[in-house]
Amino acid sequence: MEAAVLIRQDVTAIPRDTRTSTRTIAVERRLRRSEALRPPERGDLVALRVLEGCLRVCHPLLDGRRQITDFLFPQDRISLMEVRCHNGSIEAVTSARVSLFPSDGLDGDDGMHADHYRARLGAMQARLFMLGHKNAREKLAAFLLEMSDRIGGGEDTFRLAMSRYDIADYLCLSPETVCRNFTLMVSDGLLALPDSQTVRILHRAPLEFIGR
Amino acid sequence: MEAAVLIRQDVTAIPRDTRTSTRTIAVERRLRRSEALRPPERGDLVALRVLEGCLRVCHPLLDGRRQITDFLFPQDRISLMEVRCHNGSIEAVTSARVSLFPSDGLDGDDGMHADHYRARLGAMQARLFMLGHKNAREKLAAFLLEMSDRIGGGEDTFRLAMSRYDIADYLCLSPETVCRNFTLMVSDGLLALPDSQTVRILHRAPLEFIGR
DNA sequence: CGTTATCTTGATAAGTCTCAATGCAAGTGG
DNA sequence: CCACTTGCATTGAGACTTATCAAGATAACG
Repeated sequence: MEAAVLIRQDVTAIPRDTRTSTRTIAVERRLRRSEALRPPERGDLVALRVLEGCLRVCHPLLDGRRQITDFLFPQDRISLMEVRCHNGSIEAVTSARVSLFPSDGLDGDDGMHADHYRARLGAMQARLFMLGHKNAREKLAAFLLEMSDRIGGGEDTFRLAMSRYDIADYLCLSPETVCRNFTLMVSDGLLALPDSQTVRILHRAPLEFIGR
Repeated sequence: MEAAVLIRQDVTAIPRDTRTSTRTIAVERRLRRSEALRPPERGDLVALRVLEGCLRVCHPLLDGRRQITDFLFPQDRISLMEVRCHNGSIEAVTSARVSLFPSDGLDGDDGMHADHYRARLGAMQARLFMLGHKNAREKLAAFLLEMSDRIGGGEDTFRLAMSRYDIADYLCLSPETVCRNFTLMVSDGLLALPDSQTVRILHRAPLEFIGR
């Protein structure tokens, strides 16, 4: 039992300095049905799987900035309850197709099981280590290696769906710092950037050394 | 079915510049029985509850530093599997008494349920926001408020069990920065430090404003 | 009472953010 | 079709925060 949904990019123009999204998930209003803190009822949409495209999980901060806690690519699953519990939203980075899974009515059900939670905890733990002790160069190296795996299936050349601003909010850096470190890596010969969205990893080993 | 264990401080002197623990949990070797990645077998110790004292959850980093992901106080529970999965260890900050819970043999069982995982994810999410976007002063304010709740039950005066080094590794700062910000808060009249371990919050409202 | 670890403070260096300006590409309306 | 707008990417200059290195102060302990 699942519903396939097409999510299109929304061109709602939101002032840039708020650092909020310029493209809002069109289906977001539908998902809000399950945002309340009440236990989900039978039929509430409680989980999402990406079929196509790229999404981001955003959390607004008190100072008006935002944090992106994850990007979602095809085959990735996420619990909408988990996102909603932390005041988050799911937004479309590109147009995307997703499957939405309704609750089977069990209390607290979001279609996720202990293994999935353990995996999520592991991913967050890794992000904790990264945010705590990596500098900008190391964060970017780790990010590119992660994207190489998740977008390109480990290929050296892949296309980043997200903007420098998205990357900055994911790595907790300013977009300028992200940009400067892209430039540095290119001039160090680690990367090539045929265009600003396309990344080619030229020397994976040193990149792994930096990003580990 | 549970085993109560007394954990004493171990005085293994480890050179300070490694930033590793100076007090190692004596029972640690016993806990390693359940560290393997195999599913726990009936009788393996898979969860811990603190009865008395203070523990820390430590994770060594590749550069030799460590990250403390949590402090544990009486009534806190933790999954040993979760700790072990991330190469972590549990160490005694003070002498402590804990209960250890054996697995009932269910696959992947650590005595924790979905609600508990959700709570853990929430706590980590909060830490993520903190590490990403708070400066040293804000981190320390948030830390003190957290400790006031967890140690002192919300009282304004409480005693920190952990050293400045522990606090630094928890907040991902240098101990010097932690120290300086203690001093600053005292000279700003927010805090009093009768001795370096005892904290008295003099003005909670501004502290909450900073730490939020 | 010396030894040791911890806490504190200072000086300096390094890294990152902020503010500002420019370039570029895509879309819009006349 | 072309000026115009808009958002994103890039680069520079300066300020600010934090880490690092160093040294002194304090407290705990044998």
